[in-house]
Amino acid sequence: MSSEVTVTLGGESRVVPIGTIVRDVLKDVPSRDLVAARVDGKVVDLTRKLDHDASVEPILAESVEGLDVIRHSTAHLMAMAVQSLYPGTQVTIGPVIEDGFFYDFAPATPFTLEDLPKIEAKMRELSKADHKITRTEVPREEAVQKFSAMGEKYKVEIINEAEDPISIYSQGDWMDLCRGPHVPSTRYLKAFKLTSVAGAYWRGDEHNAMLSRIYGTAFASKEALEEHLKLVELARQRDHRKLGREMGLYIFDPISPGSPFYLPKGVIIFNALIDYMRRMYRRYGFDEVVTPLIFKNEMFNTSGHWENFRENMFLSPDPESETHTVDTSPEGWRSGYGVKPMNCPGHTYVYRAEKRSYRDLPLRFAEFSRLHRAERSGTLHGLMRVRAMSQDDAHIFCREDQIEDEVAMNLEMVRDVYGALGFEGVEFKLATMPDKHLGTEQQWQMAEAKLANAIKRNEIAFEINPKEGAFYGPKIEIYVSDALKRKWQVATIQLDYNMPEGFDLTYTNSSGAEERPVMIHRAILGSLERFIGVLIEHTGGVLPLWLAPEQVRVLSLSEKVEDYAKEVADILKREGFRAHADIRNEKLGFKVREAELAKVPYMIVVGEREAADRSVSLRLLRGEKSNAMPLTALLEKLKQEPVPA
RNA sequence: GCCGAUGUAGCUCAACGGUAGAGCACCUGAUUUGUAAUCAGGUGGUUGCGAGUUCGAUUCUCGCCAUCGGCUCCA
Repeated sequence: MSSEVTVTLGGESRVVPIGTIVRDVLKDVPSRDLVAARVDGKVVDLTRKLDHDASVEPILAESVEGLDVIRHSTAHLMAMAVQSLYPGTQVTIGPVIEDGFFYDFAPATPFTLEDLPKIEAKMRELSKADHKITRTEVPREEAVQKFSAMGEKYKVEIINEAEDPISIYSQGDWMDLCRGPHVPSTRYLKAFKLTSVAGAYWRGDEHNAMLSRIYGTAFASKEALEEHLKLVELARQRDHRKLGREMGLYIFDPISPGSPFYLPKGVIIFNALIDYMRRMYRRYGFDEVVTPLIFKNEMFNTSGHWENFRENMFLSPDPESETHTVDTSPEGWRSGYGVKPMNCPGHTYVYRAEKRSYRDLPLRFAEFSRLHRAERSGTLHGLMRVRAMSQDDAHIFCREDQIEDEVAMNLEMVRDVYGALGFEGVEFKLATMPDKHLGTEQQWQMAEAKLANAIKRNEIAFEINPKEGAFYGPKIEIYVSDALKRKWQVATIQLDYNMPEGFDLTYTNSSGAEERPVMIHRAILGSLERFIGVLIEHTGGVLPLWLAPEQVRVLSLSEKVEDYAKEVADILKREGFRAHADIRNEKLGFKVREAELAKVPYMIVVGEREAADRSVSLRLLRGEKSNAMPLTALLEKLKQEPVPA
């Protein structure tokens, strides 16, 4: 064995003694920027010894990988601080997440917000102490012994399942089981902030113990941290719950938790989206239907909802029953009614309304009815997770050989709609066979392949979401993010072989035999509630003209032009625009301010000059533009504003 | 549902064991206004609901409801 290794760095090779540590071959990089290194493509500690020929690249603090290392090390620093402040607290896991990190602890009593400043102060102290961070690899038994002796039963559980080698990172008198890598010493960690506390189940399973989680974030510099905190604050300003109230779109009231009350202005957005989807439906060949809201539970038993979804359903006794009670037992479907949480089972009755031929297919039934789901109270979140919602829901009944085309067509719709509404960063996932599933593995593979092909036909990038399909079939999930970067699923396209079976749906094929259609569940906007929430946050409430609740506000300068202001508003209304005249006895600046806050896209100022020659002075939202024009020119301009589909 | 926090006027927030206060909004009056707040006066609260401790509770304790941040679940 040679006593030297060849190191390739920045395209140049050189020979160093075997066992040289990575940091020494990166001597030219300023130490405060250097947090880790990439050796043969793998991120490792700077103290890693080189034992074979390798390519080496520095990882700087500001890089994506560098930031991850810093955050991971900061999570460790926090754990060290916590265990020094609260002896007896067990550690579990502390990963890096988008924009920060968290660490889950098992403390004697859960942490509260008040603990955070104390922990932060301790972290700063430990950071200043400049504890060197060192990695050691130990045999599994030794690791188990060590952590057992410390009473760290969660760590022992992890060690027993971890892959070799088992590595331990130490800083000062504290250590943690960890894969690494980490920064060389705690003094590298100086720009951090603990942000929140939360309960979290061990391994994410609600049957397990509830741990106490602390969230935090860390950056390469204090400036970057400040910048991030500022952005978070700005995002808060765009929260749809805040904007919805300010703009008078919708409210919530404890009298019906999780169910929005749309105010007149909110309904305009709601209906504009539905109108838009109806135009799309005409183009793409969907037929709208309206089915009942309440069904005998018998139907939900057939569809599988009674077994799989009744905990999330609002149930009602049969009003004519003597007991007036709801039987929620597995056999309870034999009596009573349920409020539909989904449209699908109802649509099977529309399908069955006639004898169907292979020539009829595909049949595409769309419905905007309100759906109710008894979501657990802790999950409710503004418009993003509600108990009452409308979806741009549709169920496509088609032949096996039509699946791919149908899915591809719906994906095209997804792209049309999200493109028209200016959404970027839409993510696609293919959710595959879950452990608990109906049908054979072969059927699933075929179904998944059909979905994947349809996605590829649209040249859309997608990820696999393993085992997250519905029990009856795989699905394509489409996600967008809210202002605070939380991802929400909006659109979905799901294959279903189960429900046609359950409701015994058939069509007559070309040779006169009965065959089973396939059902595709799909929604493009998803729930209108969630979509509106996301839309408000994406736009900050500044909606395109066709969606703006109030499109034009005519601001009069004084009483003398009151009549002209009203006349202008009336003309605009007759032309089909949502226009109002603000003839209140207020100064122009005041009216402009209010129109700006209400996010009215067109502000029209009329004074005596305008009234004299029947012109208007236009101001666009955020003071973008301001100029005078004849009234007819304004109408022309308004009519040229884009309307999708 | 679980963990933590919060709940005061329509909204945003103050007070804190001793009979609740501001700004905005709303109403009235004055002002007749040129592109993000004209001035003055006034109305408005069983301090989320229900118990308990106390001479006295908005304040302390408990239960419930709702909301916020997460977990779980999901459009």
